Amino acid sequence: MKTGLEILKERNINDPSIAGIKQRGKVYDLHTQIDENEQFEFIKYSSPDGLDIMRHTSAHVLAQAVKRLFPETLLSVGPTTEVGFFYDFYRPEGFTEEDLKKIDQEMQKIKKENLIIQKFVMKREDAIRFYEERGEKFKVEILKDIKDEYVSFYKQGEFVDLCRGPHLISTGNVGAVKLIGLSAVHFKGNENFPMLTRIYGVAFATEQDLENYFKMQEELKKRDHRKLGRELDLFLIDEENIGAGLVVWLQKGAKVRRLIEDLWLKIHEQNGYQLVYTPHVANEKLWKISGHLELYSKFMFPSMSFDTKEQEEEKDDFERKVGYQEKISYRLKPMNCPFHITIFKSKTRSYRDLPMRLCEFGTVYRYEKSGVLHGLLRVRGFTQDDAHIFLKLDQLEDEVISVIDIMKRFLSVFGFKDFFVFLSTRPEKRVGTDDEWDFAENALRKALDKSGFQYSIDPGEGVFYGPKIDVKIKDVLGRVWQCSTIQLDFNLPRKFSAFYVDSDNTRKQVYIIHRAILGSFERFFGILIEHTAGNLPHYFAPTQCVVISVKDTVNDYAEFIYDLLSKSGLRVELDLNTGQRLSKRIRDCEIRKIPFMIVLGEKEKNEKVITIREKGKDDIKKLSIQEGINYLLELCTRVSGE
RNA sequence: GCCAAGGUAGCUCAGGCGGUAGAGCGGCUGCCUUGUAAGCAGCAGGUCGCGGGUUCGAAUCCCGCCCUUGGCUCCA
Repeated sequence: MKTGLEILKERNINDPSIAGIKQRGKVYDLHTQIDENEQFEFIKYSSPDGLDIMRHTSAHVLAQAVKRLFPETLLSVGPTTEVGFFYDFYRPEGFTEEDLKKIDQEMQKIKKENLIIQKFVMKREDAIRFYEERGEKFKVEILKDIKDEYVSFYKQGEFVDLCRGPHLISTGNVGAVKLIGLSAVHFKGNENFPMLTRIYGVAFATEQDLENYFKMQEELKKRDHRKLGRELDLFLIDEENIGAGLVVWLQKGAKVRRLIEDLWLKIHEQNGYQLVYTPHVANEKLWKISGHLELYSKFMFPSMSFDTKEQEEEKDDFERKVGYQEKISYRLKPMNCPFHITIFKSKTRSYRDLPMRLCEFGTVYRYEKSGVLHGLLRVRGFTQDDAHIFLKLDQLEDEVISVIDIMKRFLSVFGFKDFFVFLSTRPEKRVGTDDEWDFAENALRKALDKSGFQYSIDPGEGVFYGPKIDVKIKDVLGRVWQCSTIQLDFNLPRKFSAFYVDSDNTRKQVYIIHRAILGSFERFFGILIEHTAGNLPHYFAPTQCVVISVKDTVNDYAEFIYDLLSKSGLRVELDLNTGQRLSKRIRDCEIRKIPFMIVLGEKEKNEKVITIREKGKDDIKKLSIQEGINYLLELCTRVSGE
């Protein structure tokens, strides 16, 4: 058994780019002994594993800097993240941004000091004593959770930390590091433990990589749907007077939504779905039956009641005459299912009616904590592209295949082609019989196999009322978003006693699939805006082209062309604002992300042609009027993937 | 909810250790009749998030509240 350092010395290798060793798929640092007779490879500093080692050491450098500047601070833990690392500290007064700057500087200093890092082990009981003497109560807590007899420590200069590793051999090998933020966390994530301050940093192999990271952050900012939503007049959120998390769709945004809804409805009607509308509020009785009041009330807006005692005295004569017999409470709906079940139950249903597919643009309200609200992506009022399918269990597989097919077809229209599919199976606490779960899980699995999707199984991650399939989409920046979900429900049909009459003339319990393709229009719109950076597919652009008249003398021709385009079905605007330079008006269209600009002047008027400038492109097409219209129609009315 | 940073004109932001509130963009008006990403000039636009306190005087200092942004999954 030898350490990596010893092996390197033995072989006379002096390569500063080596960060560790990989053997049997496990990563070891150069301080740790391995069996040198078994196959192993050196890990380069720039590889993902090497980076992880470096980030781990960065966390120690952070802790060392904090200890130097604020010696009274107690240490907790400091793992790595996807782009860097963090360390949790106990310091009741917390840290400020100013402190962060100082800590950052101290970290750079520690890097320069090029401190040798050493590893040593200690008996667990000794380690506990070691930390008890120093008052490091969190370290003591951590040690108490460890079962091993011996624990390892890493030492760099005056700084010593209990740590599993792996670590670099010197602080000088730490790469490009920068602290990026603070956050409050509870020790062990448990609210009963005291509050710690988590300091975040990013760390990369080179300054260039670090720069690229910040450039990427800039790119994200540019695509931020909240910024684009304002600039392109798509939506607004007025936290003060309307309410946080409540979305107002402006004219342009509403146009896009209508286009999405229309296409959605067309596809769904082609596949046997029937549209319904249901109220935004319902008597609390409904939510009592469904069980939402019991299990979901922390997300529900508080109840609206009439006929409370105070109001009794305030009633005027008319109100007394009309009379409130009893206290009636209403709730804003957090889900649409109880309404759809009520529709199902409103008549006796035959097996011949199944599967019965009810769909709705169902606007629901959920009281999310203020801290989690985020633009369109996390809101308190949103419209689901919801549907409930009432069926017999033996129809499940075919139905799921159909839903997957609709999903694939519809999402590809927006350019989403990469899907990540997850099948979640029975959890510990659940309703429904084992036979039902067996059958349902199997049917979902078979449906997925037939759909040709690669999928992974999340054992035990199903909802208590049934197994589910979740689908995530990947956007152009590689970010993954959960949108579609298909959930089987064993619970609600029981709660509502929802039956159908089977061919043998007996009543049988119906089964329900909850499903959404987009999830919610708000959230999906936000994802779409960021995915396209505001350049929506031409089909969905609120304004597809602007006809620009170069000067007053050709306004008649511009109006003539505008009429033609408009009547041919394009969404077109007319710009006769000849008070402005042409280049300014082109620029305005570019900023508004208008797909096509039709620039008309004397030349076009005389030659009876139109010139088309495509957004973001310099080439200008000169076409006859009819050719031009055909060209625009071809690009603006076709739906990709349809 | 918790930690940090914020909230000043429609938007982006400056100012501020207490003494009449600023710029750019946008808007309006006028001039220029304009050829493919910002022509020129003038004007309008603000309870400085809300409430309270200190003060002769608060956008500025203090307290409380509301809202926003970034975090709060990563576990020696």
